[in-house]
Amino acid sequence: MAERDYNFQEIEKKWQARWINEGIFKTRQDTSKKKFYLLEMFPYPSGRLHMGHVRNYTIGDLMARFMTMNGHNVLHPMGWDSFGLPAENAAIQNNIPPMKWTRDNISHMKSQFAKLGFSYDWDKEVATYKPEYYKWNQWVFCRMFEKGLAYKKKAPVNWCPECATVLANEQVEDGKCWRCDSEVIQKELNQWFFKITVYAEKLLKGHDILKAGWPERVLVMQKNWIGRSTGLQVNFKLESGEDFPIFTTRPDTVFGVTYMVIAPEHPFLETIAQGEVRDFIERFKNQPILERLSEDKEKEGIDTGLKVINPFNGEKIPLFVGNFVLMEYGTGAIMSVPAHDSRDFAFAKKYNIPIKVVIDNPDSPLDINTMTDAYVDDGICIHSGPITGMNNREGIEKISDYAEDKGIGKRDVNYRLKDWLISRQRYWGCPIPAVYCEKCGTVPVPDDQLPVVLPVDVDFQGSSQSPLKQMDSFVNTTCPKCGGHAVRETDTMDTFVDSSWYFAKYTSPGSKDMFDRDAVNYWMPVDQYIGGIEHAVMHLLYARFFTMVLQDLGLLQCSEPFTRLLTQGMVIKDGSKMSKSKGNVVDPDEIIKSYGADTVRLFMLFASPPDKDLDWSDKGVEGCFRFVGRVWRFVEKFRELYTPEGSPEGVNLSTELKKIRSELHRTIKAVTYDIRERMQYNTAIARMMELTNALYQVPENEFSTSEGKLVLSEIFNSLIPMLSVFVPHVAEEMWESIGRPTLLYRHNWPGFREDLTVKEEIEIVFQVNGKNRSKMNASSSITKEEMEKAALDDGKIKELISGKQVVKVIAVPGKLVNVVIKG
RNA sequence: GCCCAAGUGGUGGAAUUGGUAGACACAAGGGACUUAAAAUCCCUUGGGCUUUAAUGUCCGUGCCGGUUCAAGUCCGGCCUUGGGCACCA
Repeated sequence: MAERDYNFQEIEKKWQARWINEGIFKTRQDTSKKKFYLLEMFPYPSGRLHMGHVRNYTIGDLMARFMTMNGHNVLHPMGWDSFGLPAENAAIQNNIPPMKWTRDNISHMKSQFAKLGFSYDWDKEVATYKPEYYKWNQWVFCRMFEKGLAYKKKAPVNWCPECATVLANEQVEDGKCWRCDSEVIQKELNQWFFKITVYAEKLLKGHDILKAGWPERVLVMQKNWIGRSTGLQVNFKLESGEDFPIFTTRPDTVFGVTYMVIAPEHPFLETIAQGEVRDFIERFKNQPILERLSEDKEKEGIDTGLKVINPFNGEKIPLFVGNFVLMEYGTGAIMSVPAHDSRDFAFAKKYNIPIKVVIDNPDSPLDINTMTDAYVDDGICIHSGPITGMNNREGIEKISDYAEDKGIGKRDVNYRLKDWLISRQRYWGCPIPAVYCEKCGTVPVPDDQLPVVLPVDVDFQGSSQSPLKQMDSFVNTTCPKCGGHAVRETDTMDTFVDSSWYFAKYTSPGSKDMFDRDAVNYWMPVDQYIGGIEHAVMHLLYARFFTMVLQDLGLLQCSEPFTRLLTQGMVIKDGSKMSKSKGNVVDPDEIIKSYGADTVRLFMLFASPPDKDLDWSDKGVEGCFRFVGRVWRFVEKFRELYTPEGSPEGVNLSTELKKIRSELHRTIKAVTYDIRERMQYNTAIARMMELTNALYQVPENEFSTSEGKLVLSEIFNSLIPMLSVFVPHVAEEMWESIGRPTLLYRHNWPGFREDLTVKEEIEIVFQVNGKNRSKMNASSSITKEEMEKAALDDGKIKELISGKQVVKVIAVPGKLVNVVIKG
């Protein structure tokens, strides 16, 4: 038999076709196996797959194949997050209908997926732009409306006066419109919200479930995003007698309040503010929030002339309007204690407001005249009525008790988390199913009239506004309640709504209902979710919220959608993220053409651990290609010696064969551990490279002996199945070439014998005061005592410690001995 | 600015629980094979110092300091880079 060259193009085509023909990726209902739902974040169909996608889906495919080989019943679906801004931009710029643009992109990207050999069950495909999908966005919206979880309120948007249109943050560059370059302003619109704040506590509580399977850092980010803080609501009063409540986390400083600040958009100001104050408010109401909060912008404020009364001491203090106070947080107003808050301190200095120390530094008393910044540490309360003399930590509790007692305040919890604004003044999205009737007000569209279908015959050329607004046939309708004339909501939903429940739809995409009960209960929750770290907060938080809502609606049994999460790093080239503008994009298609999908996949897994950024290198790809070839040639050379049932179990082996067999079992152990426990695929590949290098070191004639053939067979029976999760096509080809008739995809993952993984001889290092000075080879069964004795008997060590006092000897079993000396 | 990460040879990275820093790979250099080239196979490779050379010696994981017999790993303080910051998805 002649040795064949590694022809990856032929091999990959052949096996991709066979996998499809035999339908091996089709999910089967099999209750005899444990289910495993593996999900990768679905892509936005931007047109072409980029390396970030390839990386994400390669990691997913490895896990899907690994879990399948380990006897699990795996659900591994793929779909399209297909509503969004880019489709609309394409329509405006190139006059392509968003629907056509989206469909074309999906079909092209699907062909790219096919070339990579991913194990998706395409029967489970989901696309969010389809009415049969987004109908259920609308249906859930109606349920949430009924429960008061969907509501309308005023909220600012970025507005370009020139284009007369709402801009996404992305479309605002340096405060200017990206198309016409005119100044962007803020404008208040009446918009829809989901009341995610109701679930703040539950979202935090869920961390108890998630901490076993989610990266710590993601949970920390979510926790900080929700931003729970406990404190006191204090009932300040205006001079006029009106209530003026504020929330503070530092009630221990309430006697040091010297002014109050209110948000510019506070409704209270609308009636009273005039003149200069009015101008100030108008100026900052139009300032984009990001800019207003940015620390490099100076904090600005203006005295309203009004006075507020501190209920604790009756002091009258001035009320300012400040651009740094947010209407969304707390009550839209704050108390300011310049002596103990840096921002307040700077503000007080700027506007010449008095500063009053109420917490003293126990080590060195504070002096207002010499203070250059606020004192924010703990200390002793002074000039603070009932808590004077107390430690301020204790003071927080005592003053809260006091306030509740006197009825001038009550303990409260505040969250940084804001309700989810879902209204988008755009076309290519899921229509919000509401109508407005002059008589009946806001009316949700009844279930039997869902879905409210997004019209597709639209004109983008006329105006920059959402085309929906100009479509009389869409806008004009009848009121479901009274039958009179009504107009439809023309806003569409944030695309994050679409991606908040797609994982449940995958379980039964053909269902006429939202999803099939049995299927969703069998598969949910997702056992392993994989996607970019950039989604650590928003997408993952919204999906968790939505799952909780669905659970409360009785539609899902789980409260958390994703049991385990892997956040993969980005693909970098030349120090920055691959992007068109940087001109450092590597096209997956080209690399597949030159090296094959197997090599691309291998490199994606080898170049760095999955959760770290990956540095693209053309040379590195070549190295992976070389490794595949190296295994290929080894198998080609020896495949005739292979016997399918060959096993060296119980056979007397030469030293050389014993050594390589031990190496094999160590490799299987390490690769299995790296994949299953550590999710660190780069080291798993390195292990297999080491084994391959070792195979090349074995004298050829060793394998032609009868025992050698058995060892070789065991090697092939383990190495090729292991490789199949990394380089599935070439692994199948090698498997076939040694005469195995069945597909590797359904083969078992190889096992190993623990006793064979133990090295007979190990190296023990001898240190003196922590520095390596000598070493020896020893049997792996050497005891601690023997190690210590050997170290002290070692010539080199003896020399170094002679005349010195040995303080102690520390032995780490199997590793080293450290002799600590003095003098 | 706020929240979260990361920083190790010429390069990507390894070091699983505080225990031999640099596995594996790339690049570079050398050798074998070849008429030649490619491919392949084999060897060397963190830096400095010093005696023909060694089982020698010192330095070395962003910077400064600390804990420890022992620190890439733990603690405190910085610096730089990246992700997110609510309408990109």
